Amino acid sequence: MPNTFAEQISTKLNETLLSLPFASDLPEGFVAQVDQAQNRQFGDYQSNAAMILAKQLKKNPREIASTIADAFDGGALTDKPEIAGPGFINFRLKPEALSTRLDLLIEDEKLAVSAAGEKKTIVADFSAPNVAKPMHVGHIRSTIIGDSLCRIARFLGHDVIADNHIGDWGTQFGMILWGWKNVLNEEALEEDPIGELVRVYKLVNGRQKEEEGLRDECKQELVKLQAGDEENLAIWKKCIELSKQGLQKIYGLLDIEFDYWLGESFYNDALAPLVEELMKEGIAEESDGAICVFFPENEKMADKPALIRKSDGGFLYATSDLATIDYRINELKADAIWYVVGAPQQLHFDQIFAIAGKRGQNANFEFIPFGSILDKNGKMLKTRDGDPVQLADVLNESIERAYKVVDEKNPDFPEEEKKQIAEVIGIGAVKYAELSQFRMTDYKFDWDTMLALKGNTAPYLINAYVRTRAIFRKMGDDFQPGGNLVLTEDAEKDLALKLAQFAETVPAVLNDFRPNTLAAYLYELATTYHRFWEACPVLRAEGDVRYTRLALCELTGRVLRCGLGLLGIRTTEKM
RNA sequence: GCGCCCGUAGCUCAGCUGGAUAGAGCAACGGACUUCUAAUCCGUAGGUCCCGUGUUCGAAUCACGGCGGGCGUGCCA
Repeated sequence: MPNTFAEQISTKLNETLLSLPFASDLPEGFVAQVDQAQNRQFGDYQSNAAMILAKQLKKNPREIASTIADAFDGGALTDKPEIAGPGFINFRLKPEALSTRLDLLIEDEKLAVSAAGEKKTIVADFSAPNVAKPMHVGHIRSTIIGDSLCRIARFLGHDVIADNHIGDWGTQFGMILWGWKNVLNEEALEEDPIGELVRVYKLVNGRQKEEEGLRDECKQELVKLQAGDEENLAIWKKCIELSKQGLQKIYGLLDIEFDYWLGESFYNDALAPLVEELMKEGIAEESDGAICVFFPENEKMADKPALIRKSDGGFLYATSDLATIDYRINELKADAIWYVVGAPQQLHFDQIFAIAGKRGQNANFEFIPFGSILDKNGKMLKTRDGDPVQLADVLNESIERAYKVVDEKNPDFPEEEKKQIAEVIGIGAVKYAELSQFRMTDYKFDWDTMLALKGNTAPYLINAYVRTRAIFRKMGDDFQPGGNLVLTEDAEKDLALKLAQFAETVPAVLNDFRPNTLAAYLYELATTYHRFWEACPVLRAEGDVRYTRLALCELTGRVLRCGLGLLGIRTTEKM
């Protein structure tokens, strides 16, 4: 796939620099950057190379800029560059360059997005809910961000393995087992398995805080489970089965799939040998009865050891995370492992990655943290106590609100269609609300913010897509390539440029794992299209103009569908 | 104590590797539907980018120091 406009201009610019009298004075390895223009009044692309070079060459930046601009041959790509401000070099694309690009996009399923240079096997660890506890809004971030990053990485040609590392082992099972045996309501379990498990968990969790005896009994149940007691093992398996069914329902609604569900319990047998090994290698040592790894070489963690075995012999989540890394590197052949996990776990992952380093495991580990969702009082939502809003309720409420709007605007649509549209829009709205903001930003949970349907939201983008489809529906035919493109109106050129820049946007998302940059691009594309829509009639136009506008509609539709797809958001033909 | 993150319009937030007059949405106000979906578009108004110092031709962005908030920090995950 040919390079993006930014790359093409950059190549020409650097060639130009080497042809100039001061070429030999350029700093070693200097490469001129070309960026999208901040403001369209200055052109389409800009470079600040002259200002950077001014210091090195001890010359006036505007003088250097004009030397460069004079020597720059834009060919079929750009007009003669202009100098502005303190020494910016501004480039404006020729309409022919835009048309050529559009012709290429029409032919290319991937819409000119190049595959990543080096294909990697990436294991993505996200969502990871706990068994027998409901998914609440706190899980939404990991789940939606992780899924989107997977889709983008796959689109760029990587092998991506989505692994749902569910919490299916641990202290909560002591309480659940005791509850199952003592306070379980069989009928309720039939009717609403998850609901009943949650009720039992909460009930026992609440009581054991007060009653010391109960706390011990729960602990006994846990010990029996870990020792392989048949009855407890059977109950445990049943709980996981029921929980998975409930989780699948939500993932189905969210249109999210995992390649593996390798929960914590999968690694149980690996934990004891792993600790042994770490001791033998001198990486771990005994301290106050527990087995720890110390990091004296790292200033920040020098006083923060990682515990991998408790003094009572039990293992911790650091231990199972280490065993998980072994499996992912050795069995799944991971080159990279991505953890989409809340920011509070920064230290934990610093430690885990440091231990992996000590063991010589040099996969590319990425901790991809996100900020907290706060309650009305600005406090973090906690799973343990209180009643955080359940994810399923958020999704259902969102679909319901979307349905009301569909029903109001299109009362004549068949019931089934209205429901489908409401689902696409409702789920899309929740996902877009999450993905359109920077992942580290904390936010207060608010129904109206999360489920908004106006402004910079999923329905706005989907509406732009629907409009592209409405044209072809009205025309009664699909887009037929092969015509002659002529871009004359500003609205057409603006749109063409935006479409071309999809290829500059998608790969950049993975630089810092920011799906919100893609969301922002799609919003701008939709806005640009809506403006084009107001300014340029399509079906009333004729000849090349009509063909050009049809092509712009077709491509806008494809980029929106593809881009929204990368965010995990579906589209609909009507709304 | 130490570490990490955050502080931008009335509200919710963009603004990655430093670039030109700091941008959106919501809310407010004023316009545009005999037209391919008005879930749209156009316009008005709204700012000590927490404070200070430094680096730089240039700082919301980088460094250092404060202030405010959140989270984490040896036997939960």
